[in-house]
Amino acid sequence: MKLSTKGKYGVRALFEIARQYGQGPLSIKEISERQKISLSYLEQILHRLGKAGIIESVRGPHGGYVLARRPAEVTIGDVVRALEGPIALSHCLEPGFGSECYQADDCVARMVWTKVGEKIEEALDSISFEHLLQQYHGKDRELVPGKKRAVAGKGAC
Amino acid sequence: MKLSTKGKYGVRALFEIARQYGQGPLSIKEISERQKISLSYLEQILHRLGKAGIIESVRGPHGGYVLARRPAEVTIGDVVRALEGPIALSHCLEPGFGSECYQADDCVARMVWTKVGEKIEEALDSISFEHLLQQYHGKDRELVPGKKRAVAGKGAC
DNA sequence: TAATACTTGACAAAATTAGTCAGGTTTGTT
DNA sequence: AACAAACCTGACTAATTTTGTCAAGTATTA
Repeated sequence: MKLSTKGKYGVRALFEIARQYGQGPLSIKEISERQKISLSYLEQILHRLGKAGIIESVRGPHGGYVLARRPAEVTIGDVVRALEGPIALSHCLEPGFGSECYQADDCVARMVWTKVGEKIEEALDSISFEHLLQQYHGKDRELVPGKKRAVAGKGAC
Repeated sequence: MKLSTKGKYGVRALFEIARQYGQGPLSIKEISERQKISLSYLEQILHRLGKAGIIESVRGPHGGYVLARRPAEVTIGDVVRALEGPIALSHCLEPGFGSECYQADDCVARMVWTKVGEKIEEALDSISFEHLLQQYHGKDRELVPGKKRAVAGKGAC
């Protein structure tokens, strides 16, 4: 049960865009630098978020990306679904999969994965970027000497 | 957001063992046939479930596997954790991962994945095999002519 | 006219998954 | 004691997915 980097990067990228909300677009380059995500890879990710209607692009100089809705109306679930596809724990729950399961009507497992999937969606959708911003601003932002804010390390969330 | 076949097969295999609860052990071969899972692969899966203390093995002729606890005390979460490892949506939440995240204290994403992970665990742990058995027995077991119970198909849950 | 975004597609290294195979070892029955 | 049924262990591999990189061009607007 892991998230792909696409999902994780997506949330981080969108967090930067959300921070900028109401202050004009944020360029890919800027996001790439702030979140240390490769520019080419980020392009793929933002493109998908655009197609999903979560962000909008502004072309030309000083262009970039803007949230398509208010931060309170964009959830982690939106991002995960856009980047990782529908949350179908089991193959048989994916759209387009008919009644090909050989367990036919008896499928108890199907019930399980459906129920768990619903709970996951619920959890993902209960967190909006508004929440993230609040969480972020609630923290101590002072830079105490010796307290590093961005330290090189092996990875990121 | 997918489950591996290990997790899915594990639930199906354990369901068979749970059905047999109180009636002696169920052999691998039997499970393999009932659930159409390769015997060798099933061996790996059952071994892991054994190490996790979910099932116990009975050796010798007429041996097999038995639930180590009552069906009500074995949850889907137990199985998934045993077969897919701890539910750590992000790398940085895995046991053994120190404070290597370069986002250091500022990591808002960490908060998100932690919270979502907790909800997923909650969902997985809320379903026991007792529930599955009830669900199974609650259904209509009569074999109406023309209503197949196990039909060959492209896959299973 | 330059900065920025959008589109498309090919490519590839690395990791994970899904499973196979080949031998063990242990136990209970006969 | 022998044998078969059942579990145990670990190596191996093929396929798939993930995680990116790279290139080359088009469109838009300050």
